[in-house]
Amino acid sequence: MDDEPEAVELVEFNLKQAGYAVTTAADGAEALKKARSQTPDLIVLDVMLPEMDGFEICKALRLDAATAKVPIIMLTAKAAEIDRVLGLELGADDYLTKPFSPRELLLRVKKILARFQTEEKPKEQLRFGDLLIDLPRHIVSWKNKPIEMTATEFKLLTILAQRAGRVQSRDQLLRDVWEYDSVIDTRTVDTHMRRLREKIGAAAKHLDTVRGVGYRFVE
Amino acid sequence: MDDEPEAVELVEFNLKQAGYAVTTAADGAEALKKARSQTPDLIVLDVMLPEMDGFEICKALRLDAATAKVPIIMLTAKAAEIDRVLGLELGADDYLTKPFSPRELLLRVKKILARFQTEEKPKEQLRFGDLLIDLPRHIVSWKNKPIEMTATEFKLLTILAQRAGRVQSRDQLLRDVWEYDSVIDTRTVDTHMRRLREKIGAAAKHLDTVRGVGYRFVE
DNA sequence: ACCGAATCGTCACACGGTTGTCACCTGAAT
DNA sequence: ATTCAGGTGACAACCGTGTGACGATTCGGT
Repeated sequence: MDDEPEAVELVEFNLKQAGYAVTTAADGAEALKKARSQTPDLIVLDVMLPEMDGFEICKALRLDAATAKVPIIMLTAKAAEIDRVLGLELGADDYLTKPFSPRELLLRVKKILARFQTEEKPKEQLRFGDLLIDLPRHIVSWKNKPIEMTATEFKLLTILAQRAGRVQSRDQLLRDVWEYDSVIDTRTVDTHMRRLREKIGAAAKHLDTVRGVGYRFVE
Repeated sequence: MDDEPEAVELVEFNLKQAGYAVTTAADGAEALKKARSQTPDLIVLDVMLPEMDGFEICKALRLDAATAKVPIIMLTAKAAEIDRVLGLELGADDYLTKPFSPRELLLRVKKILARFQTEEKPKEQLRFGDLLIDLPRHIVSWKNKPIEMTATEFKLLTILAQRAGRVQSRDQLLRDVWEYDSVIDTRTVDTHMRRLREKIGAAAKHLDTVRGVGYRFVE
C-alpha cells in the first residue's frame, strides 16, 4: 500500500521473493477493505497516500476489531513523524524512513512476525508435573491441594517458573520481583527462597540453587 | 573501495573525520579479501570498479558467510540502477547517486549502523561436536550428559569457547574471567584449567595449551 | 482507631564447597 | 644436560548459601 507505484512494486517484489504472500492496495479505501476481509499477518503502510493519509488508515485499522491486533509497519519520509507513528495515538509497531533498503524491510518484517507469532499471550496457567500455578487466580497447588503463600513468594515462584530452565541472578530477581532498583540486600532473596521452599514442600525439587550465580526453576 | 582515487580519498577522509576506522581497497579482489578477513561493520562500495564490477562484489559478499550480514552502501552513477541495487538479487542496504555530498554519506552511514548494531544478540548456546554450552541455563553437557562445574570453571570455559581458535593469555583470562585487575597469580589460571579438564573429561581435547602464550579452545 | 497477626527485610552464625597458592613433578625445547 | 613452562597434589582461607531469630511494617478485623 503505497502512493508511488515503483515503490509498491519494490516492496512487493522483495517480500514475495522472500516467500511471503503479498496483497497490495492503491489507496486508503482499498487498503482498509482488503485488510478487513483478509486480516493479514502484517501490514506495511505508507504515510503518504492519496485521499486518506496513512495516519487515518492506521487509526481506522486499530479501531476495527478485525484488524486491531494486526502489526503495522509504517513507511515515513520524515524522522520527525516517528514519535507520532509509534505513539499511543497511532500505535504502529515499527517504522522505516525513506529511503530504506529491502533487506532492512525484510529484517523488520521478520522480526515483527516472529514477535507476534511467539507472543503466546502470557500463559494463564503454568503446570509442571503435580505443580500448578494459576496466575489470574493467584493460586498455587500441589497434587490439587492449594498451597498458601504470600504475594512476594507467589511472584518469586512465578518469575522463576516463567523462565524455567534459565538461571536468574539475585539481582535479576530483585529487579523483576521487587520491581524497583532495590536498596534491598541480595541476601533477602535467599530468605524468600527458603520460605518458598518450606511452603511448597515436595515441589521444592523444582527450585535449584546454582552456586555463585543464582536460582533456577527446573522442570 | 572506489575506482577514482580522489573519490576514495574523499570518502575516506570524511569518514575518518567523523571518527570511523576506515580501510580502503583499490580493486574488487582486494576488497573481498579485506572484507572477509576484517569483517567490517559497514561496506561502502562503488558500482564502477576495475576487473570485477560492484554488482559482482556485492553478490560475492552476500554469499560468503563471513560477510553476508554486513550492511552495504552502494555508490552508483545512474538512478536507473537503484532498483537492481536494492533488490534481493544484490541486497545492498542503501545507495547514493553521484555526485553526493559528504554530509549525505555520513547521514546514511550513521543511520545504517544504528539500525544494525541494535539487532545483534549474542548467542545463547555454543555447540562444538558433542559439547554443548548453554549460557542462560548455565549448563554444560557432553553427549547430552550434564557436567557439574563451578561458576568460575563455567565462565572460563565460556570465555575460551566464545573466542574459539584464538589464544588467550593468562593475563587476558584473568581480566575477563575474574573481571578485576587482579592481584591474582597467573598460575591460578593453570589450576582452573586443570580442574576444568578433569571435569569435562573427553571434551578436554578442545582445550589446547599454547606453550609460552596461553590457552586456546579448538573446535 | 486499635490491636493482633502476618509478612517482610536484615542480621548473625554455621557449614561445606570453592578458590588461590605453594611446592614439587613432568616434559618439551635448546 | 639444563632450563623453564606447565601439570599436579595438597591445603588453608575464604566465600556463598542455608538457617534461625528479631524488629519493623503492613494488613485485616473489630
